[in-house]
Amino acid sequence: MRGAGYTVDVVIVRPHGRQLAVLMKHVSPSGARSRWELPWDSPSAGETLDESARRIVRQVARTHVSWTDQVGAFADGRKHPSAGALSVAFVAIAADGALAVPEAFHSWIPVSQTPSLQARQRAILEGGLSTIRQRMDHAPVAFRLLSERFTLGELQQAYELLLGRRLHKASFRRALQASYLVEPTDEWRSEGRGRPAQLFRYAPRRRKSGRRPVRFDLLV
Amino acid sequence: MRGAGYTVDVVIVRPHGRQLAVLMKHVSPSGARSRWELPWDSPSAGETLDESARRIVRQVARTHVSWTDQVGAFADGRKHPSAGALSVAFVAIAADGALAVPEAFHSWIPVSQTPSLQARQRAILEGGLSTIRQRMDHAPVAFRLLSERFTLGELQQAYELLLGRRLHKASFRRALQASYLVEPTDEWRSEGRGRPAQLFRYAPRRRKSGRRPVRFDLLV
DNA sequence: TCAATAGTGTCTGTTAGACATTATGGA
DNA sequence: TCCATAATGTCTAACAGACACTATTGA
Repeated sequence: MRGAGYTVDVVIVRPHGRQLAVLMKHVSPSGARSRWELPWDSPSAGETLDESARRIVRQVARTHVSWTDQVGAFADGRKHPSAGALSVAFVAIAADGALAVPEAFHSWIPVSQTPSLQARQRAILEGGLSTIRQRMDHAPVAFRLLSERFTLGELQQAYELLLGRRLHKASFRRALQASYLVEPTDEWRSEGRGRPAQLFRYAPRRRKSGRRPVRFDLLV
Repeated sequence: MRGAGYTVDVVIVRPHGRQLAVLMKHVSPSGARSRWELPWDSPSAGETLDESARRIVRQVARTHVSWTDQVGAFADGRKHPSAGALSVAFVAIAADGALAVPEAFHSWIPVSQTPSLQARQRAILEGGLSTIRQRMDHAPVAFRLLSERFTLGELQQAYELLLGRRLHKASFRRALQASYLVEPTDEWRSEGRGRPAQLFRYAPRRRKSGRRPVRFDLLV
């Protein structure tokens, strides 16, 4: 590794049925057995960290980045594909609308089936998924998994995907209604049997001023 | 700057009456006008990031660190006291019990009166305070501002300090009761007039299994 | 006695979750 | 017609915030 002396690693996720999938690269070093890596690179001169992360996503996923956030810096001595001691990790969501055909040797792998990674990248992957769950209360992360128009069922599925648990339909819609985040369109979509669903659009109209109560959710 | 090629910067806070105070260093470079900095250093060889942060706190605040957490990596081209392009920021809480007499040229400065900083360190300071507020729901941050034994009034003040807003006494105690985080001792403390307050100890006994409902607190 | 602070009991409005019901299309 | 899914109304338990009250000390 040359240049800046550290790497930028990116956990790129996208929906994959009822699961999340992560973009991983299959590398076959000559004379060694093949292994998998998360996309990473050294930052170019003059680039900010965020710009590096977006560049890596564009190069590797061939799709535009709809959201990124920094996970943090990792330098705890654990192994990394680079020789460097420090990696700055990002998480990114690849838009669903775009046809994300990845670069050669790259595949979308469901999170439950990720192969073994070198220790530092394993920690980065866990950290990235955890960062998504932490941020989604305060940033429109779930909407970034969807196309511009979506049904409320799809939105709920996106939230369930990212949170990793089922939600109650009526409660979900009530809270969404109160938040003034979406706006109905006059389009409807029929999928197979059942009543067609109305399409909505992300259109935040009001600030939620409600103060969160103090919580003592310490995991001890 | 030599060695690792980046710095570790630490936002060290401690209670200061009804406010938070941050530890800052007054530097007077020869031939230039004096200015203030947050404590920072290059990491030593073989140190993890967390170890670097703890070492910096020990050296500069002469007290033990009761809690630290990473804020993130900053490399957006903004100015920093070092020549380096990258800083990894941490936030740390200095224990209240210890008599934290800082190193020469260092002072505890209330957050509302912080002097101007170079742009990257200003961002690091804001980020550190924001990180505290984000983490305190899930980590016993507020307890780290207090001595081992404390009154419920002191605990509530610690929460109000970190959150930056007043809390409702009865609600605070009810939620605390339900969380099984503290344990009464048989000691009482009388301060001036009024009924003496019972002393408590941080002693988490049960996991809060309550799932947080989905929130749509998007700041838009 | 009064002033000041600690600690608690009760009421009320809000809301998450459970459940049931209606609505609307395809097979 | 039956079935599957969308969308919504109602009930209930939990809980946050408001308020008032009791308890216990020093002046």
